[in-house]
Amino acid sequence: MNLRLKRMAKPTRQYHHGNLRSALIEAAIPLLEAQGPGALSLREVAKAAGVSHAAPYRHFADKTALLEEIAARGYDTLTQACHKAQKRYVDDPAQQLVEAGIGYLLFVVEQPRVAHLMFGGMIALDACGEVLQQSSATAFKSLVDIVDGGVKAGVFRTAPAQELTLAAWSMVHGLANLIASGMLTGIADNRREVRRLGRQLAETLLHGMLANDKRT
Amino acid sequence: MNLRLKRMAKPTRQYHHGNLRSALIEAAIPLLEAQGPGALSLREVAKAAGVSHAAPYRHFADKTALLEEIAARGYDTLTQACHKAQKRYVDDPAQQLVEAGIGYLLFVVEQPRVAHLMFGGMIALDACGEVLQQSSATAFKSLVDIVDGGVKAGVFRTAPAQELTLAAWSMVHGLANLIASGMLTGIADNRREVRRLGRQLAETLLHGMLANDKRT
DNA sequence: AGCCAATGTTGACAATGACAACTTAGAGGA
DNA sequence: TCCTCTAAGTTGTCATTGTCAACATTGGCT
Repeated sequence: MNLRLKRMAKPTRQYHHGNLRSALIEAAIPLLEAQGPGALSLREVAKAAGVSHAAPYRHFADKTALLEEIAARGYDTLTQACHKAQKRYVDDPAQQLVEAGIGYLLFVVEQPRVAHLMFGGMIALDACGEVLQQSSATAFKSLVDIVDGGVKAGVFRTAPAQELTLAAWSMVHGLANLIASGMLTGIADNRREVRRLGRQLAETLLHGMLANDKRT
Repeated sequence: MNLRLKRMAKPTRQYHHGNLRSALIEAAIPLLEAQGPGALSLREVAKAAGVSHAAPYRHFADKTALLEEIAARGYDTLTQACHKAQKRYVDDPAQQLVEAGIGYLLFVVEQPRVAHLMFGGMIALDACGEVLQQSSATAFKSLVDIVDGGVKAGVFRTAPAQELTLAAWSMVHGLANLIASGMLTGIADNRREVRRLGRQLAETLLHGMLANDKRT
């Protein structure tokens, strides 16, 4: 009884947190976005979550493990963006591609530091855990699916298997990185501008750079 | 005379190193490529250069300052790749673009960790020093020049000022990042494969993704 | 010859990642 | 109902690291 009272009175002060794992991740993201991945300290995350400095080690083997988890969640978001685009524009692969790309970009604008975590190599590529590898592979695959659909529907030109996918992925990934790195400050600051940019580049990607009279 | 003898006898043991600044940078790059940017310690770099742990502070205000310098040199390399391509294929903007892009990619394959430093946001975007900002802007500008040349020559289609440049930059930058992140392991492992990939994507960039009968 | 400013060195401190030893509490069996 | 076992948190500690301050060295300039 006494226990229950205590629990109701100050639920945040329980010895056992409940689901510290998620709490740590959610505490970490704002800090990450505020100070950048290099400056993020595990102890600070612990403090933000209201636990002692060593508590995280009960849930993450490593500082890297926490970061990997955050990155993996980022990839999951991208995967979902692809799926959403596919469902929304059935039978219009070009539009699917544009929408998925824009989803990709919007995510990066809102969580640039998380994006850096995903793409920036802070996490050793070779040594990255299975979770991350799985998530990133899945994200890639959902983009491949869209492009594949377009090729099979005859909307995209026929080309060596991955060629088109890689081109599409490279472009959206590149633009995302440029935005996340702040190289496009002034051009892509808010969601509206990013949408416009995304559509613009998609146009170029679909129709090419060459002048009409120079096309083969 | 005595001095000269001493200098010849043990040149590495001089109290004054001579040009420690460069030596530190050159010592840092292999370490960086070996262990990744996160694991790089300034003390380790100092030891590799044969000086004490605080010596670097006579040449770099900060650990970040050293990293920025390395990144800046990377951008300079990219700039040179652009210029080289322009000189080599005068009057063929498309080929200039392809060559510059391949140069970009080759650099990234050989120094992926340096590339991460340049693109990955380890260095705070807003707080990055002038040197870095200057170098990256210059690199961008040399790419813009190539595309501009193509537009003016009527080879590329006319489009809002930066649109084409941004598309080209995004694609090459994206592919470079994918390679550097190790996401294309097995597809782009050596220079030859990277060249092939670069040419392939350039093809798609120039001609577009759409099937012939779908073009406007 | 002698001074001085640039360049290196040693020593110290706080922050951090990581581990070990100890504590708590809540779930499930006797 | 009570007991115990273990997952989850805590405190303490250590090595590493970035950074600064105080001291040492030396080569060039007067």
